[in-house]
Amino acid sequence: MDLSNLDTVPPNLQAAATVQQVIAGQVIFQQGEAATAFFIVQNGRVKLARYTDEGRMVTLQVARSREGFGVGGLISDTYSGAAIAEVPSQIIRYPKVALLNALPAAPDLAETLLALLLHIIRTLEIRLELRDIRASHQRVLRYLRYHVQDEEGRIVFDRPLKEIAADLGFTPETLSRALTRLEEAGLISRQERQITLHSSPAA
Amino acid sequence: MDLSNLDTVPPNLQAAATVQQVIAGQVIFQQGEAATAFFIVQNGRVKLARYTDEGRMVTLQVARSREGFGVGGLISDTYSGAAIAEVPSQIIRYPKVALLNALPAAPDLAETLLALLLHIIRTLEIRLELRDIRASHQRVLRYLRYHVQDEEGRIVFDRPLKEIAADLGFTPETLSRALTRLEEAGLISRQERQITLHSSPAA
DNA sequence: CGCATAGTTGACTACGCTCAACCCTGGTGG
DNA sequence: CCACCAGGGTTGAGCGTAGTCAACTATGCG
Repeated sequence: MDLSNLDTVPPNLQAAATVQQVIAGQVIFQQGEAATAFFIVQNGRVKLARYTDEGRMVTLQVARSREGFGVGGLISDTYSGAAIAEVPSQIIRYPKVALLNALPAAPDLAETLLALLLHIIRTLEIRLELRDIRASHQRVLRYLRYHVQDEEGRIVFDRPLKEIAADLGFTPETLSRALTRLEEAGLISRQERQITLHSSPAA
Repeated sequence: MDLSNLDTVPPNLQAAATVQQVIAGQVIFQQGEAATAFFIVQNGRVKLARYTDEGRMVTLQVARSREGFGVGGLISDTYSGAAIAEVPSQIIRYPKVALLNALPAAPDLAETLLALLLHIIRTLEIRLELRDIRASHQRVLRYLRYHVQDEEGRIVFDRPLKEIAADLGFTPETLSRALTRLEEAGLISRQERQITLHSSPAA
């Protein structure tokens, strides 16, 4: 999933883009705020969240290196959610108008943007798919399968289990139990925040 | 949410596009099939579904008039899900290469496509948000709020409750009970497949 | 007329949530 | 250097709600 060819942007857009350094917890934009730009994470981690009318918070997206966010603002004129840096991050800010103007002139750019959006869609689809699995340990197992980071089946969690649980639609307790259960069943091993997924052909 | 300005497409793409009439239940493309085109529903209803490794089926999207589907194929070279017409439908087929080639030349087209994608993203986000509401009647209530079709708060279901239940992550039984419960509470009225949502300021 | 399917209702079960206590780690300050 | 504290994570007990299985009705179609 390489979305990294955004340096092939036309010079006028390149000029308009700015790099921003944000600290952990910093709010990049608020829900409802006037949308003026689209962003790409260069490194770090940014959470996109939406506050519902009842005050609950839903994490819609977690953007990491080379992923885009604030994309809703490109069409709508206000952001539909808030963007908050979870760790110190470097982000590139592309002003909305400059980007839209540059689009026609830059075919590569259009395709890159397309790829960014499809990546977001794909991620949402996967999360939705996960929610259809009722049994906690199976949902977790599938989540882990989607997040394997190397050929050995390793996954390292870079955010608190609390949040991962929420992403999965579970309470921390349930996630915890599911993990111990999977470990007891010999399907995974845990060491600190690293998990190794054992073979077990996707059945 | 008007995505209807796709008639402003450049002539060469217009020429490549074809209109297709499909019958209820017809498979437009299969999951895993080579992706050759992107589609827009002119009228009717098309379901996008994905079959997981375990054989379950997840509805990812339901495209209605003026909505697009098969968008994953624009980047990936195979479709990530199947497209099945739920009712007799008319769809416009834009060959992938023609569309991608036309993009640079047609700024309006790029923006329309952008809007189509963002609409899909928004819809997925809403469904995800719904899943975070545990209590069945509340989830249903919120679903209804999102689907009000006129100022009177009316909603008419054009597909079986069975499917709507699945979309919501419920069994038909649970949805049925939730609806009767909402009706008893005076929050909605039902007459056949039409539901009216009573005032009750979004609390 | 009969069959298949959608929808509803009931009784029981099961699984995830809630509340609570506890451990452990890292950070802070005396 | 240790005492304290806060927060994340784990474990336990009990509860509640959606799932499951089943029976029944209504509707549409052959």
